[in-house]
Amino acid sequence: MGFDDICNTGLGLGLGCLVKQEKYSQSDHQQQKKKKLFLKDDQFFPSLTLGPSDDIYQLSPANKIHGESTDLHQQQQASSISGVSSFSNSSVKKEKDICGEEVELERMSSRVSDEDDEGSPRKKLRLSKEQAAILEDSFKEHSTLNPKQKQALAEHLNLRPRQVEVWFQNRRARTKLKQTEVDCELLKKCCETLTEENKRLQKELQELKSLKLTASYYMQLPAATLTMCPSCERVAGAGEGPSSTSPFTIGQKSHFFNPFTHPSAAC
DNA sequence: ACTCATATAACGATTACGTCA
DNA sequence: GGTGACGTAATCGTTATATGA
Repeated sequence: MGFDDICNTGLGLGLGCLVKQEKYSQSDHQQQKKKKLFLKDDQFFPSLTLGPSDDIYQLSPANKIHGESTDLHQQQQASSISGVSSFSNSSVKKEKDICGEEVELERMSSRVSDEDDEGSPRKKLRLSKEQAAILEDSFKEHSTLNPKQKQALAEHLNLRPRQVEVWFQNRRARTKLKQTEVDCELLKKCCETLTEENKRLQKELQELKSLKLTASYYMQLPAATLTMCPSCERVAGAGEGPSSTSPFTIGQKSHFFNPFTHPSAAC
């Protein structure tokens, strides 16, 4: 793995451009007109979305049935998911038993925190595997929900829209956290690679410096102190015996050709 | 055109609950 | 059975933006 391989990883804390292409019915238009102004960078909704009156906004394949404008009450009652999740408090069960009624639906759509039953402290719901899977599928499809989708999903899962909303919020937070961890790891690796590269270059610089020093030393020697091998015409300093090592000999790792270390074959 | 109050949605940080080892 | 760690649902406070007066 080369340096580029590591560093060319798109470290721009990639909140990619997730373009949403969802269609809204005419009845939604008013709501969306109001809503589109709150959308963030990673969202895009067509500005003109005059579609058929049926809801054809997209949900994940798993939830697609909710995109159809079927009787939502019917769905809620018939839903296989209904009642799967469990609160620790039985008062919620009571709520679900009568959830088919209009009034109850209305109430369930309201914020959980504001009007919890009996003003008791919050009861924590544990989502069932099925619910979680469907939410997960939906999240894969789009990480944010418009109100219509939220409502449909909530009805399908027999949850309150607020709960769906919270789940998506937390899910986005988890995704972001995970991404941050991944980015952090990549940056670490990148840092390590750069450190290694820096060490290598420092070492090479040292070698070059010492080579330069030695070269200038020999250039300053008087000509008389230099002898030349008659056979190979190699220059050697005075007193250099056959056993002595040439001061010009530098490490084999040098990238530069040193004529003094490459005597003729005769030597 | 500008300002201000209000409403709404999203988000980050935090809390609190349920589960598991 | 008690306990701490962990995952996550829920809450709170803040910010950004649109809208209407």
